[in-house]
Amino acid sequence: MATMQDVARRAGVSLSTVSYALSGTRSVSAATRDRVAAAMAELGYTPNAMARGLASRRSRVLALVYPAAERGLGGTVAEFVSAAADTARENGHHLVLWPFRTNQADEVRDLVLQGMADGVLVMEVTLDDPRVATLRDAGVPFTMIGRTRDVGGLPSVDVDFERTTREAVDHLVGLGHRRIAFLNHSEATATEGYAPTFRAEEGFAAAMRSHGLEPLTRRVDESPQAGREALADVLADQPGTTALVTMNEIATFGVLAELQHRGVGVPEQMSVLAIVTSPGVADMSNPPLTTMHAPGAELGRLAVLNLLSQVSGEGSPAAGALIGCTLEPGQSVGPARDAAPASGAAQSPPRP
Amino acid sequence: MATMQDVARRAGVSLSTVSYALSGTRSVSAATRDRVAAAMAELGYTPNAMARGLASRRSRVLALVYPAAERGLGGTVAEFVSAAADTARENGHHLVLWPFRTNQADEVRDLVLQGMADGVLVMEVTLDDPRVATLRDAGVPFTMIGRTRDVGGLPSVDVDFERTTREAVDHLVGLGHRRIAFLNHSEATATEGYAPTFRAEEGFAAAMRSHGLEPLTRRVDESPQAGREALADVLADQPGTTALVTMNEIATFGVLAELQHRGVGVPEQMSVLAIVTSPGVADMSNPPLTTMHAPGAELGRLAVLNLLSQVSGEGSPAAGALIGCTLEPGQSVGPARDAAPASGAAQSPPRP
DNA sequence: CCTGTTCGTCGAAGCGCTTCGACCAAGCGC
DNA sequence: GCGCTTGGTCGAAGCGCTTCGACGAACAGG
Repeated sequence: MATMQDVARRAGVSLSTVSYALSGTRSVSAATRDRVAAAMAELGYTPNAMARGLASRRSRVLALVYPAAERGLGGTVAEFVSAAADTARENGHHLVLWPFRTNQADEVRDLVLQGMADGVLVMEVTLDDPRVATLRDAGVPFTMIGRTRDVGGLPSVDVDFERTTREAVDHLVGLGHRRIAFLNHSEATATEGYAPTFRAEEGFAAAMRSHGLEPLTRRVDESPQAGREALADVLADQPGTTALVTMNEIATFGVLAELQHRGVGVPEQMSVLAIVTSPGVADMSNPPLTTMHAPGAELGRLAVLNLLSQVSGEGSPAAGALIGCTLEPGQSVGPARDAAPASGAAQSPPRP
Repeated sequence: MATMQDVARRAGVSLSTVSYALSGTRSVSAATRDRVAAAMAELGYTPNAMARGLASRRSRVLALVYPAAERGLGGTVAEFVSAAADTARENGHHLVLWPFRTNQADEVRDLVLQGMADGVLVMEVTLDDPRVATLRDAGVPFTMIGRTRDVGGLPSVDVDFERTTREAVDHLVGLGHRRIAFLNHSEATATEGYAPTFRAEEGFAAAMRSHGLEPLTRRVDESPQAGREALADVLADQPGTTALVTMNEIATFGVLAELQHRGVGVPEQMSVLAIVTSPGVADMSNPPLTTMHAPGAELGRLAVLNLLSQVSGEGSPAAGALIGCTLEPGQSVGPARDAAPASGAAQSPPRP
């Protein structure tokens, strides 16, 4: 393996000049730069990351801590990871995933203190995430994906659940729907303090009340079967329901199957709006779902930029960012079945 | 940040003694070892990974290359990752995920050459995977998860599709089924050279023929809707079908929904055996699926051990390992509906 | 023509660790 | 009591890079 010293000899310059030519830290004449580049190419030089890291005290690695073993890695996370990796690369860094469980915060901290990464992105943050305290106390640079109960100025990026649920409700109310049910994540996610479950539930309730409507929410297990049962349950409780907001992809499949089974037309008799969805979900059902797509890519980009600004020690940390979901029209949402047909089909305003 | 030199001073020994006490490379008296340990604790010493890596020319990092952006990270992969991470840790290494796309082989190679990892696990290997050639030519230690078309002695671990499909067919035939259809992964996976699609298809066909039966296979898109259509298609083609082998989890949900929709009892009138499944899938349907669970954890363990044996330069590389899936009884498989009830319900042999 | 800058380059001092050879004091057999 | 091994320790030489101070040359202004 060729070293920088070899390159220097071959190019007839000093070691440090090669270093400057490579990093651009100091100006180097064009002629010298070319000779160095040629020498590097001829020798097949590859810089040594460890040596660079040791000398500069920066690994140029950002770690994404993700409990892959506990949750899988769904489409939204994939988008996030992809965008984060690209953004890191554009800024001269590498994004790596550390598959640690939520209770392995100490190991994450130690790895950063050992210099294996310059900072971490913490995914799937729960309301009372123990990892956050550990990292904060150790002085490890980090950015949360999601938010603890009390964000307290800590750097974070997250889906704007309040806004997303409000827009979902507004959209449906705008189509004349009055009885709208929300099918949330499972009770189990709530038990473990999974924040989106709570934020979306509160957001939905607030949005409904702001229209003078009564929110109906069900927490549903992540399975098609549970979705079917949840639908049955909702219809038993509130037969007049004309629209569903769902934040549970797998259960949504079950809901659609059960609706079809019961001969309830979508969207003629029941609108289904899936929020915070992964890409590609819309087309996995018939009719294609109307969705509000989670901003995975944008969150990934922002999270990395936020972390980099901390790591480089420059600029303001930009404490927190909230991104809403974007509505993507499908064919599962339509006007309420009892909406006045005269007042314009798809855009009928809510009736007072 | 305390250095090893600080520890040495505090313990009243030399730098090298601290190093030996830490690594165990040379023997150190118990008394000295205790003093060193005490000094490290008092100073809150954390070794510097970069310095260690530079001096030893080993990063103690194993990279798992996974195209997270293209595929998600399902349950099987999660099991794999979890076991691989644990095995790596048990052997003094760290497992990290590199979210590179399949066409980024050069970057993977470069990172290893730069010393960011000692070796790589390549997941989702396709029949003609370009990454394999790149890594082989660069002399980078790697182990494939999956197999290229021609393994050629390269280190790999994989699901034994031939054995799994044979056992699946044997099991069903043993229950009296004669007309068995196989619902495979999608045509799209085949187009991109996804090896399991081919190996399972061939294995199923061979197993059927060995019983003198005609294989019926359908490639099905990964969606519930596609599953429903595939079932309809199979029943139209071969109305006497009494059992399905599926290797497509999402489609399987659709199949079950459609069976229920048509009033076809599972398993009374149709057995469904899902193979190469993720954990937890069985319980996501009603009745719980009978499955053959993919050996994710075992593959993860073996893959890491294989890679470590290459990296440490010791022991034989143990070229390849194939692991079958284990049958996990559920309630979706039963005797064929036209099997002679007299000859013993569940264990009736195939009729000639 | 002299001083003050700026540009490009160099040498050397680390970064924090591993590892090799050497050394010393015991402990051993004979 | 001799040389020999052995266990425990030390000093020093790197590992391959970044970065700082210094220095000569080219060039500007006065």
